[in-house]
Amino acid sequence: MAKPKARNPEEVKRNILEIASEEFAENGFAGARVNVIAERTETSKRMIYYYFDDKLGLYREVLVLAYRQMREQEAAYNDAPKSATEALCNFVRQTFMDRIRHEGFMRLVAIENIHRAENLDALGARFSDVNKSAVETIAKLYREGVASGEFRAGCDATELHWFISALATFNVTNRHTFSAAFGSAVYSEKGQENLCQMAVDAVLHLARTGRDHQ
Amino acid sequence: MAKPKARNPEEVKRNILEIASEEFAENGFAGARVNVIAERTETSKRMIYYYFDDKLGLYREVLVLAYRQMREQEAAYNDAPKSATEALCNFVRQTFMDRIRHEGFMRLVAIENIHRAENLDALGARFSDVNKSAVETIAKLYREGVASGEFRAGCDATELHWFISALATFNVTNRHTFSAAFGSAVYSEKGQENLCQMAVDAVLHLARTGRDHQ
Amino acid sequence: MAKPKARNPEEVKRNILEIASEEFAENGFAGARVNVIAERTETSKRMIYYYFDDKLGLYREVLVLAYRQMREQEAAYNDAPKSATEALCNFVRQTFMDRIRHEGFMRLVAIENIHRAENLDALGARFSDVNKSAVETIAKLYREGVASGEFRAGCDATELHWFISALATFNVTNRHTFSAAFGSAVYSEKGQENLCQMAVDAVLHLARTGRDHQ
Amino acid sequence: MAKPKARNPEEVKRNILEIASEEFAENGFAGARVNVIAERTETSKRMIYYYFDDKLGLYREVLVLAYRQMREQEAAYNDAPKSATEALCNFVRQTFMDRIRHEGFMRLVAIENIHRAENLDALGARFSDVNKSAVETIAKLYREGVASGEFRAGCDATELHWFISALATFNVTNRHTFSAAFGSAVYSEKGQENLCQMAVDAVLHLARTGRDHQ
DNA sequence: CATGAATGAGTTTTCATTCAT
DNA sequence: CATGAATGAAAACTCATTCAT
Repeated sequence: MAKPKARNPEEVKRNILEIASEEFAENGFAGARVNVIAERTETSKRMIYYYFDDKLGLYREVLVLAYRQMREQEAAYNDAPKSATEALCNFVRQTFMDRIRHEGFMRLVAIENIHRAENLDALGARFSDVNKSAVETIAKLYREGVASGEFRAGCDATELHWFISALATFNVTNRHTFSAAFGSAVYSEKGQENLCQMAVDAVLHLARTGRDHQ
Repeated sequence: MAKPKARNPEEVKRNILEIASEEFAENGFAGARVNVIAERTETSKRMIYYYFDDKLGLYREVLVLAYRQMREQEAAYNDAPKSATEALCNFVRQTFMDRIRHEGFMRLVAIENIHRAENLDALGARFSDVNKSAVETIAKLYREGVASGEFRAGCDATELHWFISALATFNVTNRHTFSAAFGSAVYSEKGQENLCQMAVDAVLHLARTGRDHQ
Repeated sequence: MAKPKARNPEEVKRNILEIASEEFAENGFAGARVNVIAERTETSKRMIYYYFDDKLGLYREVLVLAYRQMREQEAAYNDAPKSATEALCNFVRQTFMDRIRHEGFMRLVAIENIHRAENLDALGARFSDVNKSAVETIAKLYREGVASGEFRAGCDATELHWFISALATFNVTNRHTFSAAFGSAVYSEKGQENLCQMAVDAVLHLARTGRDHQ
Repeated sequence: MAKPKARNPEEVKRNILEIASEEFAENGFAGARVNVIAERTETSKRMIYYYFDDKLGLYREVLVLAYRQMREQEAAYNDAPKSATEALCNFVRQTFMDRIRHEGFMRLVAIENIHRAENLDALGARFSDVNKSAVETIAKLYREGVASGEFRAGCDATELHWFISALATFNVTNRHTFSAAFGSAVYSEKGQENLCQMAVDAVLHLARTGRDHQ
């Protein structure tokens, strides 16, 4: 009985994208096999070409979907914290944990960086639209902290975002080579707690001192 | 200068590895073509198999060489700074600049992480031997700072190394997707200065406060 | 008649197997060329890999088919002879002539013996199922002869089968070296008659004396 | 220290031929690898080409040597039996056991038959000279038996030789496919005894009845 | 829409043999 | 004589994509 006949176009596309996501994340663009994707799918290879034109088209749709899901998830961070400090602290922690939870997405991002983001670039507005709000969250947090006197002015929100992203992303994407080279202690439970706390401390420090003195 | 029949095994191997490094860094393992590597080489495809057995063998030797070159370079950081603070500051700056200068190596590392470091693992001692000294540099710096009263005790040197690596590495490996999503301001000259300074400030802060309070 | 785009899987497979049979029988496994098989086929090299995975897979299917055809042919020996003696006599003659007629199969068997039957072993039940009835024919003949008093009891049917097979097989498979060493008189018409008659006489003798006296 | 430098040309050639014998017997002509032969040798690949011109030349020398050794061994059968019957009986038994002991040679013969003995043919007199005496042994035995009244006249010595060879050879060369198809009972100790005894009985029967009645 | 069959161009790999020293 | 280095030709095998039904 194998593959239950696909229900409707949207469902079929979703199913293909899901499998393709996994395969591309696992093997990269060149390493992924259209055959394998098709076989794991509830539909046939022909449908991949029908809906996505070719392997590259499929890969690009995978990127669009992955980024969209990620941003939607990030937008749901909303808690109602007591203070800007606490809010920033929570934001860093949540970003850190979130990256860990979305290893597949992190891998796709790493893969796309190997391709120098040429596919994200090719997507144009379809991609950039999706990122509009990502920096805004931290910008807002930071403004509130400055207003309340908890933070000093002068920090660039994008730079703060970069800083947090760097730590949270590297933790996931470079885990294997780092462990191979320096041991996996930093990936023990205690190790991860330490790293996350370092990230929080560092970010709070940056926000509190501001960048005016530069 | 055509293809000067080499008759010099070491030179031939070196030449192959150099080209292969570029091709693997550019296209990943699956995306790289033995044919292309061979054509760009001063020797023939046959010699690649003669010296490296197969594509995977070649890729692994590329990894070994890349890591060795990187570590040798790192070991040459030696300056004679006035203080531990200054030394740590220099170390962070140099790591940051160094990663930028070695984009190819950074790409190989990213690629190997996509492969979950299975090839570094397969290399066993041939790889791990090469990393022995990498953390030691910062460990020494930190110890001297603690001794001189500039830093507080309690930080783990590997964690500090992780922290610096994360920022310096992300800056290079995720440049393209970050720019595509949030603009390339952080990759302007001024932007890069800011990021580097943030890294320095954050690391000094961590070293100065120590981790005792955990 | 060029290459009629087959669109008939069974026909395409059959065509490939037929050609492959000839090439493997002629050149052995290592000596056969997938390219040559493909060229002689009505389809393309790609289809060989599509249906049989690789050269070894093709070779194994050739073995399965060859044995099956051989056994089916053997099962059709059915005559209605007057006596067990006559039946056994006919059986030996038919086996002897049959091996001569199926030189290609004999060559495949010889080749597979060079491989120590590792491919037949790998086929497992797919191969052993096919041989179920092969000994039964002679076992039945022999039992009837014992019952009628023409033969004495005590012979093992598998050993009788071995004995007949040995003579009929050697006659075909070792023809060339035997002729090269001792001349081709035994492969003249008269010579072959003599050998066949020797085989008949010997087998009848064994059946008539039984093996009780051992 | 690896390979102890070869002593003298004859020794070097002998060493190459010995290894080559094994490799050709194991893998056939096409399946054998010059590289592997060279590596297993105490000398280098260059010497193979120096002494034997090419792979085919080496294979042919292997054949010459193998046949010569075999014939020399057969010529040493000489016992001084009481009667022709006993002598023939011994001859059959010895041939049967001998084939078992020289599996490698049997494999080479099988391989050369796959090649339709074209290499033995190409060797011309170098090969045929070597077989002169092989039939003579049994011819002499048979004549003595006829003279003493133990055997009847009319048998052709070459045919008797063929008959004995067939059984003794098949027993070794087709062992694997026969076992795979019909079980290995005939290759148990008892099974082999039975087969050998069948061969003896059959040959004696043929010699005693002669072929006059044809 | 759906599917198994088909394919051309390309990819990795192998092999016997020769060359330079 | 001896050896590691070198090689061209050809071998096995793969892949994204398209076709026929």
